[in-house]
Amino acid sequence: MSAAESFASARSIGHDAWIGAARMSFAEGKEIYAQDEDADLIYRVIRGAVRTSHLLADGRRQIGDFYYEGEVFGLELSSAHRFSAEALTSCEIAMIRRSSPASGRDVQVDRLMWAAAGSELARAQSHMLLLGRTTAAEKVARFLLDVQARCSGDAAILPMSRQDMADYLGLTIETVSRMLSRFQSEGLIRFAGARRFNVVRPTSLAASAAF
Amino acid sequence: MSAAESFASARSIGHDAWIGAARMSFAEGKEIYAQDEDADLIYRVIRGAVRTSHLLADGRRQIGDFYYEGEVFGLELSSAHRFSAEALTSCEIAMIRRSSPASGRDVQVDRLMWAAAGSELARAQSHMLLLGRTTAAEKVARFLLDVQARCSGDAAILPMSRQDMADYLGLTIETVSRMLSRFQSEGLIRFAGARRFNVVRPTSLAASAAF
DNA sequence: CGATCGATTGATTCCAATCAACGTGAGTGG
DNA sequence: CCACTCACGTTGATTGGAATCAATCGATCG
Repeated sequence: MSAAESFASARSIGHDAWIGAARMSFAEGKEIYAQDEDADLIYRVIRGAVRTSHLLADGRRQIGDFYYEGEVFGLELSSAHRFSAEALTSCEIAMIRRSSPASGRDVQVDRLMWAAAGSELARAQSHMLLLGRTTAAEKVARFLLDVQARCSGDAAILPMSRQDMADYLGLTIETVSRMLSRFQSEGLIRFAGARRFNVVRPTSLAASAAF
Repeated sequence: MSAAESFASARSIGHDAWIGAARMSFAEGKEIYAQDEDADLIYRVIRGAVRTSHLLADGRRQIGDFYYEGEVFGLELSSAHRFSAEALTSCEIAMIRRSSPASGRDVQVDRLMWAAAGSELARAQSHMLLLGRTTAAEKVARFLLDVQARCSGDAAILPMSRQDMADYLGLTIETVSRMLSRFQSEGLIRFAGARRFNVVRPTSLAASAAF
């Protein structure tokens, strides 16, 4: 199963469980849940975008993932969150209480949790492959393709800062910026402002991603 | 939940489900299941050690994880395996068929699968943090501490080759070797052969791991 | 005893981090 | 409206650490 398929299933399976779920709005930058906080809710992005991140003792930060409209996050299958979640943009979040695993009480929620768990695992595995053994150019190219694949409009939007991208990819902001400039100068992509871009030559960009 | 706790729960929860499960032996280097193969079994290491790996189109390889006695692997919550599994040493593996998710049919197996899923997710997230934002020294130090924590005897054993370690950490064999030599020359560890070591100064080694 | 594979060590290169400066755009207040 | 600020982003110069290229060592096996 590709990451994209996994996201799709997380969107569709157990959809009914979200009907009538509690909703909350978060302003840009606000924390949705904290690292080490109890994890007894699961969340779904109704509108906006979310990042999960893990802060190390020395101040370094690893971004877990980015979540867009319709995607489910916050399921970590352990008692406490290893990552915190913050609103990248102003956003609206639905949340439901997770039933105890495999209790069989609420089949709807159980199915949702399995789909979410599968999605999370697929994401983490893809992310591992990305972080593990690639050059900066490959990382950035793959990231751009991923973002573009999940954007519906004619232009892809980057709801996150360069620092977020860097922390996601295990690079510095300078390197991310250089790669973006390089791809643009090579005519692979075109930016309209810092957070809005089009992929001009998808095949060449995919070749840079080299998977 | 730490990675260690997660491993522990994977060992204990749903233990009964493994009683009477089918068993197979694999010689060193043999494949247990292949990348892209259907994933309808889950596995448990009875004796020996296993690695999971993902081969990229250009021949690069990412090691998913290493599994020791009592640990469960092969659960990926998708229809096909994204990683293959190989026997690191001669080993004995128990395997059971996974019930369809949250079917409620076999509570024992369901519970086991939840525990395994949680364990896998925790592993993947830890691995992400390791790969993402650390120096070669930090990676190797942390790896040694992880291995030692899971070894019962007085000396820790490395069932995998330097190449396996390198592919796990996203480094080259030369760099791994250099770090090991450095730690030994600094008196943090002592090797007895290439695959057997003791941690002499755990605190200093943990300081090198810097988490 | 070679032969062979895995591991170590050394020399050099190269890519990304770091250090530093500059640009840009949104918001603020005079 | 414009000057100012401030955060974010880009670009440039230099450094440093890991990869690469290359040679040697060591252990296991026929």
